Amino acid sequence: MGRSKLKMEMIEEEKSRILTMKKRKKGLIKKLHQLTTLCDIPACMIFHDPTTNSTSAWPEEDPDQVRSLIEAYKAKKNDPSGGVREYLLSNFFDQRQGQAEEELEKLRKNNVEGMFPTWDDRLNFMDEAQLRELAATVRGKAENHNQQRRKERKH
Amino acid sequence: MGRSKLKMEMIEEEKSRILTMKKRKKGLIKKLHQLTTLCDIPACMIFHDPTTNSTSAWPEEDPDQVRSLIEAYKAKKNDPSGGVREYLLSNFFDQRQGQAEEELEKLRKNNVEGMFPTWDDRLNFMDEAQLRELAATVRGKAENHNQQRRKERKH
DNA sequence: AACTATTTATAAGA
DNA sequence: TTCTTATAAATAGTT
Repeated sequence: MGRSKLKMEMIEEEKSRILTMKKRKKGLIKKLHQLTTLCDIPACMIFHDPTTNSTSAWPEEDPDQVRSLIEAYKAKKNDPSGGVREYLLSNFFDQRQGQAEEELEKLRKNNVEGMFPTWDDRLNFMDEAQLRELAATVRGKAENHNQQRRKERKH
Repeated sequence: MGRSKLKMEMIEEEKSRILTMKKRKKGLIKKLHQLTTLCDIPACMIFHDPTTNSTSAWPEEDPDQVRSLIEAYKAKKNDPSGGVREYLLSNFFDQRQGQAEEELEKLRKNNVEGMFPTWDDRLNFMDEAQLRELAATVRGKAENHNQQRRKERKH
């Protein structure tokens, strides 16, 4: 709609892409509110804004509703095909007897100022090039680790 | 919109309420898809349908994205953002290797409390097997990402 | 941040 | 229920 019809593909020009994002985000939130009001059903929406690197949910004024919808969705979901892969990331740090995960959880809670990002958020929203770079970095570290072990055994 | 204007309150007549729900639900999903496509941002929507007593999420064809958004949203609640975090988020993976190391070193030294984890710390705590698995996971995500882009271009 | 020409969504009717 | 259509609403490009 508007002065001309848009092709349904990513808007290349950054300025108009961000402007469109702001306009449509606003429209979507309005329509979500109308749906919940007119039809009396619980609904929420989550999205990640790359311009601010933040993930927010609607209705903002009712995070409890967001939480219960998330729980209802997770509870009912059973996805046997993708199950293992799906939980790989969230359980990754549990593999070390849960120590790292616990540590991280503790740090998150103690970190009142919230100065550091979380691991999951990074992995979830990096683009392909960034992911490949990270994978390479991690592989490099694995190799290093291995070499050091070999050296240690000689001593 | 439509033949007449509706009051913004619950539609009393059950038949039209449910009909309206179906129409608007469809419209909302379409608009959500447009937002994610046009603006290249991850977004999802969850809602509970009282007529079927079921809770569903969109995009239905990509439960992984729904999960990502849920986790990012939850992580954010535990970890409200501050200025330094924003800086790290936007710059961390863009740094060249040496620069990144320097940045981290600086941050470590400036971190008086010495209680904040860094990405490198996290990597250092893992053993080789874990590192390799992480690298594989990340590569998988990169491939997924790539495939999704290809699919999106077809629409 | 407003405007407005158009496109798009949809309420009621068939 | 599905299709149609008059009308309300959203919004793309512009100022």
